[in-house]
Amino acid sequence: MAVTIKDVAKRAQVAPSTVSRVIADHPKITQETKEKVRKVMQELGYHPNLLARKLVTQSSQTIGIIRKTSSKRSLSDPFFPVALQGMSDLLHEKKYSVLMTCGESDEEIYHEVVNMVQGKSVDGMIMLYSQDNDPVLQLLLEQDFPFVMIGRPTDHIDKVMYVDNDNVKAARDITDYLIRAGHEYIAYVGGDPRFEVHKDREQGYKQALKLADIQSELLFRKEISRDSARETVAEILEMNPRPTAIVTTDELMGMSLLSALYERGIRVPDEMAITTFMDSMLSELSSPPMTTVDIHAFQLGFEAAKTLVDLLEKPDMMKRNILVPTSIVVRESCRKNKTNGAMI
Amino acid sequence: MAVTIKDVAKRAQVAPSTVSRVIADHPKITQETKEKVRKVMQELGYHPNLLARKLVTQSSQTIGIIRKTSSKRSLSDPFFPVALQGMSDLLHEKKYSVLMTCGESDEEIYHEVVNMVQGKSVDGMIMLYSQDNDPVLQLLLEQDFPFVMIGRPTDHIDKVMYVDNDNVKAARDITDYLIRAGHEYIAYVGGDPRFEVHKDREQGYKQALKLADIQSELLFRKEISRDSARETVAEILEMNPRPTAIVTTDELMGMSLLSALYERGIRVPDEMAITTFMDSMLSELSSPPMTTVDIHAFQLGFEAAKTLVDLLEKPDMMKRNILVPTSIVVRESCRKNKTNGAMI
DNA sequence: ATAAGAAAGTATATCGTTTTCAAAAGAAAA
DNA sequence: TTTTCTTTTGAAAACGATATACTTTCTTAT
Repeated sequence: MAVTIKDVAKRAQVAPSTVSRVIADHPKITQETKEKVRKVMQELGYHPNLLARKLVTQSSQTIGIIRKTSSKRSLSDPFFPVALQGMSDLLHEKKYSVLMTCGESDEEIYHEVVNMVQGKSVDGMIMLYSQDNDPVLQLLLEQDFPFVMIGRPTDHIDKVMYVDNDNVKAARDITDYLIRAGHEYIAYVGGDPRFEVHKDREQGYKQALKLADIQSELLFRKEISRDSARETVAEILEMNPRPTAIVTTDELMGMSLLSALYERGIRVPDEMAITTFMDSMLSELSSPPMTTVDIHAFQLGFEAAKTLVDLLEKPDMMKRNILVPTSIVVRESCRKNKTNGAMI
Repeated sequence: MAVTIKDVAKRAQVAPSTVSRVIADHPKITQETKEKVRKVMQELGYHPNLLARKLVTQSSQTIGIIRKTSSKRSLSDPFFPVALQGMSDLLHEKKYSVLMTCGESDEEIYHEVVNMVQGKSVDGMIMLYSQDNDPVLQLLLEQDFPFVMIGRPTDHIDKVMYVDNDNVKAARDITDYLIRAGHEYIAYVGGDPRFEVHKDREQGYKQALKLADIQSELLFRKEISRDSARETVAEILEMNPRPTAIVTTDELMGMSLLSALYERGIRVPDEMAITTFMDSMLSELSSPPMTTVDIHAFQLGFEAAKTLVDLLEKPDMMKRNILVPTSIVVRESCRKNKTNGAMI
């Protein structure tokens, strides 16, 4: 059996409570006794049992991360590791630990969250997605449990703190960028609009078109996969008039489309421009390198963690939401403006 | 304050111990009382406090994951998320939770591990790297703490269970593949040989050359970065005779080299063949798509977790190490054999 | 010299479970 | 009816810390 606070106390000839105070570096303990106790702790190789501490202090110094992992996708999703790194960085600095959900199905995830929340295993949670009508969100709200969402919530928007990009603006900007580069027929390929992020980006795309007085909304909502990319490319190429640019809102989707275009012998950017979201290594190293919207995933994670920690430290803090600005990273998957030769 | 087992007991007019037994579905409790108690648990919305349970049972049903995260690199490291998914899948199935280190420096990581281990926060650990003279490894061995390593340990190899590829063979195979494709001057660009994995791959490369009676070992050991890739490419191109192929052991490094080659106008695979390790989306989508060694990262993670769980369930199990086979994924970054025109 | 007040340390209750051992209740045997 | 043996439940002691409230000791002021 491991050495406990009592063993230390006995050996140092003080009470357990004194040892506890020494650990906490309580001011009411003499330097002298502190040193005596510390010496004994050293000798015995004592280390406090965190479980016991957590139980009595009713706080775990741990935060839970809820993520959706459709195994298929998450294996190559560039967003998660970067956001995780952002959260980790802050949480580590603030001395929090990180506990993660592993479940795949909605029910499994829900169960894990119940366990973490009700089982008192975590002090707060970060949700890495925002979804329509989500029982997990429901639960957290019901329990009045501290959490921060990455992404804008669909429901109860006035009750949840979130960190997000301005996805409407981001999509508007990148679409506008294409329009100003001379494109008129611009296809939009986005994901499942049950996720708020996709809804927003779709809207941004539409706004940009409207502002430029372009009528033709060319919307595609697709699963991410090699095959669906081929189909989509086929559909796009058959349109009349044929689009000259594609806006995608998902990096993997963008990459798949790019290779589907390549397979069809379509030159990018000459015959077809294409842009995507996220800006990971993937975009940087593709050929041609992709012009993307950098959503600053690291910062999203970092700010979410920061907000959560703030909330835990002052539970009555004013609700605040954070918008992380996006920026367009210009690479070579879009042509320069043909009409005036200027680089945009 | 949350509802506890005592509240349930009182309301159901039984003793707390009975409630505890109902939770555990103990056979010695009548169906009748079970139902009565369960009903009350429902009514009160009771959920057991896992911290308390962990404290008394001395087991956390949680495993810790130790990873090295030089922020720079880990942001785009394709290995980690895939291996994590593999571990998650198994751990979730076995009802374990996942706690992760967040630290960057060796000292921070060491500290976190001490906390997890001595603080009794985890039942076992998985180390995601193997490094020379590692204090973390030292600690785990000293404490006789259950853990599994992904990668072959440098020291104490007879005392640690590990899951790994046969990296010597893998590197030998891919080098051999290039040799059989007609290459003779093959450069090797690998990582820091303080990490066992790089040592092994270096050795595999050398073995292949020796077996083919090729004298010229062209070794480069480089940090992974855009700039060092440019330098390395410059050095390689200046050699006389100039190598016609490059073996890299790191996907990011491989990608960087590929774009450095592109910048220099060197055509791949015609003027220079290149291969890499890991096989993520990056290799699939690069252009040309990369011929790589698939190390089956998912399986590495999965097997590591499986081994650890087995160990926890039967602490006296026979030590076993697992080698996950690698396979070569042929794509387009290597030329077909010129000498006989056959595809290899 | 005595009272009051501060300083340093201790005793004890508590956190919410599980588990061991004993007790009660019911059934079977004498 | 009494005794014995099961079967089911309960009381109390852990688990290893923290925190509250109290005691003792030492200053300082009166």
